[in-house]
Amino acid sequence: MAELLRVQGYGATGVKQVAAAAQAPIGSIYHHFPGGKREIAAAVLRTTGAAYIQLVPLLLDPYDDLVAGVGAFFEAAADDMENTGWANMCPVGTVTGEVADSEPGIRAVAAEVIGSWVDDASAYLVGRGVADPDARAVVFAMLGSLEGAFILSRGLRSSEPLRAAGRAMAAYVATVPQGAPARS
Amino acid sequence: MAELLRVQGYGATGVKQVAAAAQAPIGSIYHHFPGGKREIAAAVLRTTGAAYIQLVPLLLDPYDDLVAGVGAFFEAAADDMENTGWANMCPVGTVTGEVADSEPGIRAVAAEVIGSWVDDASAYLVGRGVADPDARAVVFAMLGSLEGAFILSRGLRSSEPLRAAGRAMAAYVATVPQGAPARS
DNA sequence: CTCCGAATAGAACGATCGCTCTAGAGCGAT
DNA sequence: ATCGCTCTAGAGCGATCGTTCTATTCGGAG
Repeated sequence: MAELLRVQGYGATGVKQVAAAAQAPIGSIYHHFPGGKREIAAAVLRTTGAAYIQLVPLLLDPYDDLVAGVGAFFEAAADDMENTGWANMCPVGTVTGEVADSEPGIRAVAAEVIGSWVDDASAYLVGRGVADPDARAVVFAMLGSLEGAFILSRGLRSSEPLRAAGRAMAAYVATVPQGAPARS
Repeated sequence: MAELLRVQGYGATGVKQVAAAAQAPIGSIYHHFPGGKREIAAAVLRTTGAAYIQLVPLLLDPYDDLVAGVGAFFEAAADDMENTGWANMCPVGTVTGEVADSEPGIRAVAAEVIGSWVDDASAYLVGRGVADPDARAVVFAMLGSLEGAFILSRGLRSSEPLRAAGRAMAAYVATVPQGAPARS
């Protein structure tokens, strides 16, 4: 279950717990996911990965100014964290940090998901006038900054890291050369 | 043991394992750390926190130009990760992300450590001419960017996120107003 | 030398976890 | 009606983990 993995992490969520949350017996879980916990986690990462990438155009399209959009993106994340009591926001980041060195299969899936995020998001930025090699670097910087700020904010129970990251990334994006947006 | 917690995380390192690494029996571990695994982790976080903060002046002092120093800081981290085979670099970030929502005591210690990092590092930046409220935001942005890039680089087995983060933070730091460095 | 707290030493316990195994319910095809 | 297959259902297994317990050794004070 995506929600459990997101708020609890990989190690802390048991398969009995996801069975209970899904109102399904353990046998059914293992029937549909013969690969066990690893396969469940991989499926969750893939589906949440596909869902989260849609947030990028959704949150950025309303802003003609990309710099303002980036700032608003981080502010929205900060507000969400405050309102949920500092709940974990991104299962991909948490799970990656947790099992990157102990679960090679899950790490590979996480790498897939992150890679597709970077591809899609940088294509979006190119569509908004950012030059191609720059776009990829911008996405890496923003994604890293976001994931890191999530951790700091959860640890400190404060939105200050997230908001500082947003201002920093907005200032950074303002420095990268930006042509006219491609027509849609 | 600091090294084990850094490369393996909190959940994945057992106290029997740290006993073996310390060449001490389990009884001795629990004699010196009656609080058990939690107390051991707290001690590790505090000591590594105190050690890591010293890296800031150590790595930044050689650079008269703060922007160049920031870039070199991230490049050094990227080189380290490559040379160690993408080993985890910062136990504080990993442990925080892992247990922030399940171990309140450890989370509090991590918050202490991160808070002292921010205090010390922003004091250093003020000493180098960054205005006071800006300095704190810069430190939060850099620390978050660093921790997030660690996760991405470990997941992707690539230093690209770390190097992109370094270029982004250098560009950002270049935009914050900077007075003359205070005399030392 | 005697004594006593500190530290060492590791066997053993209870809990938990991922997973397997067996049993049966549901259901379309023949 | 009967077969065969998918899916449900959960008890139970083996392994592992953090922790506790008892026994023993060490070393300085009296």
